[in-house]
Amino acid sequence: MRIGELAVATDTPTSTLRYYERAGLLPPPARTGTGYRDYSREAADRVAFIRRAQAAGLTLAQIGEVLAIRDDGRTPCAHVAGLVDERLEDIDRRLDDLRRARDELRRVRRRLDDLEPSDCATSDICSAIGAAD
Amino acid sequence: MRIGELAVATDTPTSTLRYYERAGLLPPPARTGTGYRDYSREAADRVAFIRRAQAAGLTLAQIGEVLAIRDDGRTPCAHVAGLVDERLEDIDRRLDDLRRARDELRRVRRRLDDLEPSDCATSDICSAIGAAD
DNA sequence: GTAGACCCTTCACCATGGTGCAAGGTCAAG
DNA sequence: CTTGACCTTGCACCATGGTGAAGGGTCTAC
Repeated sequence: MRIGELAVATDTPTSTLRYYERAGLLPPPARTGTGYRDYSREAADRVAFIRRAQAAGLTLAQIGEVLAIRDDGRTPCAHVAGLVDERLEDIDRRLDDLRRARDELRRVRRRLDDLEPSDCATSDICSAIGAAD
Repeated sequence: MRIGELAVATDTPTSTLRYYERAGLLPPPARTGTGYRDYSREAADRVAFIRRAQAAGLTLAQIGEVLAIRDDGRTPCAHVAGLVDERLEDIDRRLDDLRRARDELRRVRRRLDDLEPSDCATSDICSAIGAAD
């Protein structure tokens, strides 16, 4: 299977497949006599796994760890559980950050609605934002 | 006011202040005879504004727009309202994305808990993630 | 034999908000 | 006069997940 076929089979650009190889997610495939990449059938499963794991919210680095454990003949369950927990904590932190930013922006928005243009003109730069709260 | 003093006054590294200038957020200040930046008192207010706006969730590019309008002698209220609305939509989108990723990861996590190590050993790469749902 | 599709490598670039370093100039105190 | 803190510029670099172009080789069909 050449890279273009794998690209079609996995709906992934060839540039991305080469990038995954560079990043250590895909093992260097066999080569034809003239240097073309010649992928095995499992390669497609592997790419599909990468994309599913990505969709689940894991980073490529984390996915690489899982694959490395698998390639090592071990079962990555425990490691995956750790990664997932890590990622869940990370997501919770980011959710908190975003919610805080959203609340602050809503406050700003409300102040904007309450302001008269004349207030705006006299304020320092933007009193809705500049207000210390 | 030299850059080091402004840095202390605004709790912002000098490297960041120079970066803001490069990015067009801070106007190029006056210079002393020997080429040192010589900031006016308003510079500190401006930096403080930038940091508050950043804390509120605006990007530097957006903050730059607001400042440009102000510098133009106009009142940025309406523009700020637009930016804030834009940013609020963006945040809502990201919150949705993160919540979806979190839900998916929680499903994965539950599957991991339910799996026997033997299931794990037979699965393709990681059946908790690999499962099409 | 030639056109067009495919493949190769290497290198550079995108956004974001900065940080760090090198090589030099300046200023104040001792 | 020298030391050390401060300042200048320009350039390179960090993570993240790729994308695109340049300059070439290969394969297939006509």
